[in-house]
Order: sequence, then C-alpha cells, then structure tokens
Amino acid sequence: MYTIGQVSEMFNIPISTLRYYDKEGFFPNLKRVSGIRRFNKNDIEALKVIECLKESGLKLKDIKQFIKWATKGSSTYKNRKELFEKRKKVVAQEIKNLQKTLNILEYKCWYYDKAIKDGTEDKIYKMLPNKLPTKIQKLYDSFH
Amino acid sequence: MYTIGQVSEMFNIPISTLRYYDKEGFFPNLKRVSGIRRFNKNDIEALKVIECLKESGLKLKDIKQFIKWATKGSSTYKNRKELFEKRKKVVAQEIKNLQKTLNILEYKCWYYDKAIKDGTEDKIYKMLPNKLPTKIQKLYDSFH
DNA sequence: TTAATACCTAAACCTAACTTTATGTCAAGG
DNA sequence: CCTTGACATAAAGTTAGGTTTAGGTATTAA
Repeated sequence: MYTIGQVSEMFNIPISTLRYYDKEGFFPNLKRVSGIRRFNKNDIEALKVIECLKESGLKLKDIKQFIKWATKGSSTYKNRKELFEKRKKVVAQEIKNLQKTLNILEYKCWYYDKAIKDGTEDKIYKMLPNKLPTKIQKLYDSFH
Repeated sequence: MYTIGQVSEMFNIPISTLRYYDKEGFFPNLKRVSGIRRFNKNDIEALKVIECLKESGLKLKDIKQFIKWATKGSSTYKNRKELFEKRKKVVAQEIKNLQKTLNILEYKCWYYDKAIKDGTEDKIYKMLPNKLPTKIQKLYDSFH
C-alpha cells in the first residue's frame, strides 16, 4: 500500500528511523516487492501503536514486549496491564522529582533576582536559613 | 585534606566519577601531593555545588559554564539567573508532558483492567470514543 | 543516454555521563 | 622480599535511540 517514503511523510518520521524500527523487528509481517518495503494497513497500525506507546514513555524494548503480548491475544491482558502499572509508578515518581527540581530552580531564580537588585549575595546569606520571605522559605525547605 | 577515596565515601560518589569531574575541569585548583589528589575545603564546596546543580537537572556543560560565571563574581548574576530561568521553563514543560503521559497510562490501565474483567477488548471499542465513564472520558480527551 | 529520484544495505558515527580495563607507581605490613 | 591496597593514567567500552555515510540498484523523465 505505501512505500517507506510515503509513511515517513504521513507520520513525519525520518526514513532512517522507520528502517531502524524494521530492523528491530517492529513490523513482523512487513512485505517486500523486489526488495522494496510495502507498508500495509497492519504495518501502519503497528506504527501507530509504537507512537502511542512511545508517548507514554515506554522504551523500545518494552514496546517490543508489548507487541509480542498483543499478538498473543486476550491471555496477556494481565501482562499488558502490569506493564502500564509499572510505568505509571515510574512516571508519577518522575513528576515528583521534577517538581522538586522546579522548586530548586524557583529558589535559584529568586536568589539571583535578589542578588541583582542588591548587587551582592551577602544579604541573602544573612537571611539564611530562617529569615527568608514565607513563600521562598517554603521552596527552600522543600529541598533541604 | 582528603584523598579521592575519602571524598568518594563522604559523598557516595564513585572514584571514577570524581576523576572524571577532575578531568573535565570541575576542580580548577585541585592540589596534588606527589601526583595524588588532595581535596581541600574549596574542592569540597565545588563538589557540593555540582551536586546541587545536578539536582536541578542541569547538564555538566551548563554547570561548567555556571562555575566559570560564579568565579567571575557579581557581574555575572544576570547570566546565572538566565541559566536558571531557561532551565525552569524546560522543566515546567517536561512536567506538563509527563502529566499527559500519566493520563495516557491511567487510561491504559483502566482499559486493560476492563478488558480483564470483560475477557475481551471488544466491549471497549463499542464505547469509543463517546460512551466512556466520565472520568475516563476526561483522560481520553486529554491526549486525543 | 544520462541524470535525477527513490529505494536498498552494512557499518560507522552520535550524545552524555560515566565505567571499565590495562598498566603502572608507591608505601606499609607481615 | 613480597604482596596488598590505594592511588595514578590513557583509552576503550557502555547505553539508547537513532543518524550518517558509502556504496549499490531500479525506475523514470528529459
């Protein structure tokens, strides 16, 4: 149905990436006509699944596993759910970590903003760690 | 004051990593006694700064730049603030992306939970995209 | 007929932040 | 005297997820 160039355009994915996915076995039934790849509906579906799972932050390795399970049918619903549950926990933790990072960064921005206004960092050191503005104190506490 | 092995223990950082940081120039004034590294207070401080900036998600390259600015004194407050402002924006965006990812994952978990209960995915397909439970509908909409 | 275009492969290259390996020095302890 | 342990170096290896390169085939348009 489609050549690799057409698929590349449709999905806005580099041709080299599609070939790479193919080499990695993500299109198990991809046909060839005199050596040239022909992507049919199934292959396109597979690609959509890859894109979707990538969006949920899965590694290619996990996606490969998922595809294996998916082709095995309803007996693997549980495995697939567990895969997503695990990933969900990791992502939730990542968000927490980034939230902490963001607190650090907000503190740093406040810090240098004040240093610019004061012309020095010395005044801030005299405020630490107990005389900061309430809002900043909260940030500061959140990572100390 | 300290050997590399002691610093490694104190900070729980592999020796190889400390040597790597040194090679990369993160301890500009690190002393040697007959070839052997001696970490003094300043070097320890530098390491603390590295650790802290790493926690805020900066790349080593940016940390290097930051240290250069820091040694230049108060004339570089603005540069340093901009560095953190930039990083803040990136992290805020990352959190948003991960939040979307989490929505996808929560939907997937619901999906397979239901598939397990029903014994099939077919029922879900008949609900799509308009007859999902309200809560799930919200998740679904958030990434479609 | 020749040139452009689209496809093919294998293999090398890329990035970041380390880690591992191979080899060597040096001091202390048994 | 010899071995163990802590230190040193340079250079190669690791990881993921591709990208780039070099070289080749096949069709089509001028």
